[in-house]
Amino acid sequence: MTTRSTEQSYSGPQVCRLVGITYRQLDYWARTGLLVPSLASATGSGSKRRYDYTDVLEVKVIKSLLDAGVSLQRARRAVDCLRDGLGQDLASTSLVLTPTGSVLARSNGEIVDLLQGGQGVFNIVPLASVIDDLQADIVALGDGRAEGPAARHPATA
Amino acid sequence: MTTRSTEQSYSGPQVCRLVGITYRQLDYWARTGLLVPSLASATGSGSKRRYDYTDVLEVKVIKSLLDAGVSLQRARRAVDCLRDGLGQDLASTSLVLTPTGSVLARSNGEIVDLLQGGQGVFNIVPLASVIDDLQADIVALGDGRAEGPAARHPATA
DNA sequence: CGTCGAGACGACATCGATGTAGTTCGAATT
DNA sequence: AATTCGAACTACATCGATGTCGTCTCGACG
Repeated sequence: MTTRSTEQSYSGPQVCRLVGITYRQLDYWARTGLLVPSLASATGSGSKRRYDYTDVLEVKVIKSLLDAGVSLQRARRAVDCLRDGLGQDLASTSLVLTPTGSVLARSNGEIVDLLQGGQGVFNIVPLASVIDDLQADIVALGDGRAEGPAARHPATA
Repeated sequence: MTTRSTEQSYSGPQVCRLVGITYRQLDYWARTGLLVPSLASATGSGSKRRYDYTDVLEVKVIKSLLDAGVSLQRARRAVDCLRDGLGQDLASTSLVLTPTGSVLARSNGEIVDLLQGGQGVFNIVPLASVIDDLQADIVALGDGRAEGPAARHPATA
C-alpha cells in the first residue's frame, strides 16, 4: 500500500530536508549511534550514508519528540520500541512513552488504560499524522522519487 | 484533614526533600525565574525563600516532566497553565501539553478528543498521582506539619 | 588522469542545566 | 550583643546537544 518500490534510499541531506532537521543533528545522531542508517553507514570521508524509509520515519518521530521537549536519549528508547513494531499497521497506532518504558498502543482505549493506572508523565505520538506528513513530504520532494539527482532544490524552503 | 490547613509554607531545602530534586535545581529555577516562590523570594545572602503548597505541587509537576525528558522551558509553560486552573479539582484532572499549547483535561474523553485531531506529541500528566504522592510525602516529612512557627502568610490563592 | 563537488570527519565554540566548593549574610539562640 | 547555623550567593567545572568551519576523500565527469 505504501508507495515503496523495492527499497527507497535517502541520503543524509535528503533526510534532513524531508523531516526538517539540520545536517549536524542527523550527523551527530549517526555518529553517536542514536540512529544508524540501515542501508549504509559512513565508512570514512567521502563515503555516503544511506537511509531507509523506516529510518526516515524514525527520524521524524525523533524530531517530533524533540519538538515536544523530549530528550534524545528518551527519544531513542522510544524509537527502539517503534522499530520492534514495524510489522504492524502503524497508521492506526500511537507510540506511548510511559515512565517505565515505551509501548505501541493500537487504540485510544489502550491509551486510556495506560493513563488510568500510571503515575508520571506520558508522551504520546499518534503515528498516523507522522506517517501522513512524511508521505506528503516525500512526494513534495521530487515526485516521490527518492534517489536520482538528489531531488532539485525544493525552493530552498 | 487536621493537617494541611489553609497555608503551609516550605523552605527551599524542604521542597527539595519533598519532591526529590537537588537544592541546586530549585535554586537555579528560582534565580532564572522559572519558578518563583510565592510567599517569599530571596533578597540576598541569608534570606530565605518561602514556598507555597501550590509551589511545591508545581515543582513536583516540573520534576515529573523532567523525568519524562521534557525540557525546563516547556515544563514552565505547562505549569503556567496549571496555575491558571488551580481553582479546579485537580485530582481528577490531567495536564496535557499539546504541540500548540497546554490545557487541563478533566476527563479521559477530553484527552481522547485531543489525541484524535492532533499532530505531534502530547505530554500527559495525570495530576491525581502527583497530588497523592505529594500528600504522602508531606505527611512523611514530619507529621504533616510543614515547618514550625515559620511564617503564615495569607498569600491569597 | 586531473578537477570538482558532495558529504563525512575533526576540532573547536556555544548554550542550557546542573554539580561542587567556598563565601557571606540574616536570623534564631544563647 | 555575640555566636552560630542555615540558606542564598558566587565562581567555576561538567555534560549533552548543536552550530561553525575547515579538511579530507570518494566518486563522477570532463
